[in-house]
Amino acid sequence: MSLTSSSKPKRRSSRRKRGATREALIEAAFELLGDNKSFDGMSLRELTRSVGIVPTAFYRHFPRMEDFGLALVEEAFTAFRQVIAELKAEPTPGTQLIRGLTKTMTKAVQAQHLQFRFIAAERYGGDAGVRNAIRQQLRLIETEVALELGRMPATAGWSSDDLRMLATLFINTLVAIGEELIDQAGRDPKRVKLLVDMAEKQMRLIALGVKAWKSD
Amino acid sequence: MSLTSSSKPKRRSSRRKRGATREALIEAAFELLGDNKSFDGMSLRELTRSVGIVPTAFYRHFPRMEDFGLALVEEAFTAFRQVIAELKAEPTPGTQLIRGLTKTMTKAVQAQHLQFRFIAAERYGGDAGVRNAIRQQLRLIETEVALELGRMPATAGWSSDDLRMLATLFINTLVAIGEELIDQAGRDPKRVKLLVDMAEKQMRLIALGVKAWKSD
DNA sequence: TGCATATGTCAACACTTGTACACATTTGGT
DNA sequence: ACCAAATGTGTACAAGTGTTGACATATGCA
Repeated sequence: MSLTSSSKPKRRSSRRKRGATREALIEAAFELLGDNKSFDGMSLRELTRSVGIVPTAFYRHFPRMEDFGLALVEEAFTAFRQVIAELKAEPTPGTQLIRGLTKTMTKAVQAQHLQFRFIAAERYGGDAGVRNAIRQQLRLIETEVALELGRMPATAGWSSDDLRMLATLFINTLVAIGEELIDQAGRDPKRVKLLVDMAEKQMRLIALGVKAWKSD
Repeated sequence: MSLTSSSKPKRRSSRRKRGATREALIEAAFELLGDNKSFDGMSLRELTRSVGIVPTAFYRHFPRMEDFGLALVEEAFTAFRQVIAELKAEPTPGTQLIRGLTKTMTKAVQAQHLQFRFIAAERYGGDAGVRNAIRQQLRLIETEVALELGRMPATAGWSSDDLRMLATLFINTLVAIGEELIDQAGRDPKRVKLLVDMAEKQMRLIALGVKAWKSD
C-alpha cells in the first residue's frame, strides 16, 4: 500500500456482532417509546440516531417501518409470554394462588416495563398493523389461559365460552393494573403497594364470583 | 373605489361563526385520530389543512399543541360523562340492572366512538400531558361511581377503599369492552353481539362476587 | 358609525423527514 | 485466501415540519 493514501482510514465506528444492530434498534425503540413517544410519532431518523447508525442503514434490517412494528410486537410478547409461563408454573395452594398471581405479575411488569408499556400504549394506539398484531397475540394468550382455567376444579362443567369470558376478565384486570403500575414504577412505593393490594382484591372478588357462577 | 383595483377581491374563504373553527379543529382531530394516527403523530399542518385554514391560524385558538391535547381530553370526557349520567339515571330493577348497564354503555360507545377511541388510544399513549389528563378524569369518574355503588344495599358496610376497588373493576371492564367494540363497530354485527354478551356475563360474575365479598 | 378585537392570510425561516443511489468495509463459508 | 453476502457510510433531493412577523378583513360592541 502506498503511504500517500492516508485519506481514508475508514474506521468510522466499531461494527457490532451479527444480529446485534437489529436488536439494538428494537431496544432503542422501546426506550424511545417509553418516553413520551408513540410508534407512529417515532421517526426513522431519531431511531437510527439513537442507535448510532446512519438513517439508510435501517433498511438493511427492516424493509419497511411496518415490519419493524411487527418485530416490536413479537419481541414484547416473548417477554409477556415469560410472565404467563411463570403464572402457569405457580404452585396452586388454594387461596394463596391469587396472591401469588398478582405478585408475579407486578414484579414481571416492573422488570420488563418497557415492553409492557409498548403493549399498553399501542394496544389501541395509532398504527393499525401494530394494533391488530397485539390484539391477535392477546387472543392467543386468552385461549391459553382459558384452557388452563378449565382444568381447575372450580370451573367444572363450564362451557368453553364461559371459560373464555373468565380468562378475558382476568387478563383485562391484570393488564389494567399493569398499565397503571408502569407510570408509578420507580416513583412512589406506597402507591405501588396500594395498587397491588387493589389488584389482589379485584382478583379475589372475581374468584368469589366464579364459585357462585351459573351460566344462563 | 377605483375599478382598477381588481387585484384583491380577498374573498378567500367564507369565515365561520364565532367559536366554530375551534370546534372544527377539535372535531377534525378526532376524525384524524380515528384513522391510524395517534396524537403525537398528528401534525399541526395536516390538522389545519383538513379544517381548511392556514397553519398559522391554529395559534389563534390554541397557544401550544399541548393545550390542544388537553382540550381534546376535555371534549372527549364531556361525551363520556353523558354516558355515566345515563347509567346513573338507569332504573334499577335488580338483575335487569346489569343488562341495562352494558346495553347503555355499548350504544353510547358506538354513538360517540371517535371520542371514545381517542380516550382508549391515548390513555396509555405517547404524550404524557394527555395521558395524565385522561387518568385524572377517569379517577374522578371512579370516585363518583364508587359513591353511587356505596348507596346500594348489596354493598352495605363496605369500606371506601373496597368501594373504590369495585368501581375500578367495573369501569375497567366496561372500558375494555368499549375499546374492543370500537374496531368492530360498523363491521360484524354477529361479533358485536358476542362481545356484548361476554361483557354482560363479566359484569354479572362480578356482581356475584360482590354478594359473597368479605374484606380481610 | 366607529373602532378594538378576533380571526385569517401570506411569505419566509431553518429544520427534519423518508428514501434512492453509489460506494466502502467487514464477515463467514468454501 | 478468496469472494459473495451482510452491514455500514456519504451525498443528495424533494417534501413536510413548527413558528415568526407583518398584514388583511370581518365581527361585535360602544
